[in-house]
Amino acid sequence: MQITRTEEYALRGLVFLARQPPEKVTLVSEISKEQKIPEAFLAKIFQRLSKAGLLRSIRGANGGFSLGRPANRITMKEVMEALEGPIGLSRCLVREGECEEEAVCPLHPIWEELQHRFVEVLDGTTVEDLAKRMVRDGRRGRG
Amino acid sequence: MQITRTEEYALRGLVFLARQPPEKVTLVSEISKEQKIPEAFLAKIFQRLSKAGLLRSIRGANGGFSLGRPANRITMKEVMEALEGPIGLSRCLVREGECEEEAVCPLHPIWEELQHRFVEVLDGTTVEDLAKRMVRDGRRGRG
DNA sequence: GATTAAAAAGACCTAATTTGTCCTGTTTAT
DNA sequence: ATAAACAGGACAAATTAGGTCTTTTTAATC
Ligand code: SF4
Ligand code: SF4
Repeated sequence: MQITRTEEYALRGLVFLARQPPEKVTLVSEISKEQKIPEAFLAKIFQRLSKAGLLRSIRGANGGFSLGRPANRITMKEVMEALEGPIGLSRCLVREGECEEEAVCPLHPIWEELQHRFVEVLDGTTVEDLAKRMVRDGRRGRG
Repeated sequence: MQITRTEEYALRGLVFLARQPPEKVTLVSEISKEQKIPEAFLAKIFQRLSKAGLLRSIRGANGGFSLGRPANRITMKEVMEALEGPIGLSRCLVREGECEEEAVCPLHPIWEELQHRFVEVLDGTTVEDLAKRMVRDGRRGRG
């Protein structure tokens, strides 16, 4: 019942990119250093994000990563789903019919309600929102 | 990022008890059979719940469990915290100062917001609410 | 064309957590 | 005494999270 490192690292990496000049190509190694994230691990996370189109990778010399689309069109929900698959607060919410007792279970509607509230926030918050929040608060941090 | 079996089993067990005549003493074995929950596992869970006062256990022959207090005064939040400790959507929300970058992190306020919404529901939903929901919907299920 | 920097892909490993099982002890009604 | 029932500790299996390493592919540049 906790946000994973994978998710946190991914979001921090994306926010970092959102704060760079647009279209600038940035090295994984740079992000990992600034954000104190294990480089190989971040690289693997970025692979998944670029398969999902959230990042664009540029291979070869002078390569690196940039955002796959404007930061205001990447939601937290997309990021999480790209990494962990469809959000499901309980197994019965991942796919219909996963649990036979679903129609009879008093918990099911509660999980639905909770998940709905959850997704509402994730879907309404973009990487740009996160980046701006740092700026607005006068925060610089390491990215 | 998912409700655990432990939590689900606990809640289903409590709802089962809430639907019994008040003060009736019920065997773990009965609940486990009706609810299809591994008996030894449920017994363990019930131990923790009774240490937290959410259940009352009666030992010896003719023993068993009943609710530790009226079902309308047991919230989902209490159940979860009895089992998994303080709710913390991310490590920085479990205890202040867990992460050094907290003051600088754009994710932190989002997790706070999410967790707030989350806890709002958990805190506002009692075991009685869950049990009633089954009744209202004409659901019998196995509990 | 050879060299080299850089990312992709994915195999692999380790540690932690979750989900159980089992066995022994303790309490208590009969 | 004895059988029923919870208490608790130890342990085992399965799953997931977190992280490393190696090999392959690509692209720029000399
Ligand atoms: S028992 Fe209820 S909460 Fe658990 S998986 Fe089935 S429907 Fe979902
Ligand atoms: S980096 Fe941000 S989200 Fe992660 S633990 Fe620290 S404060 Fe919380």
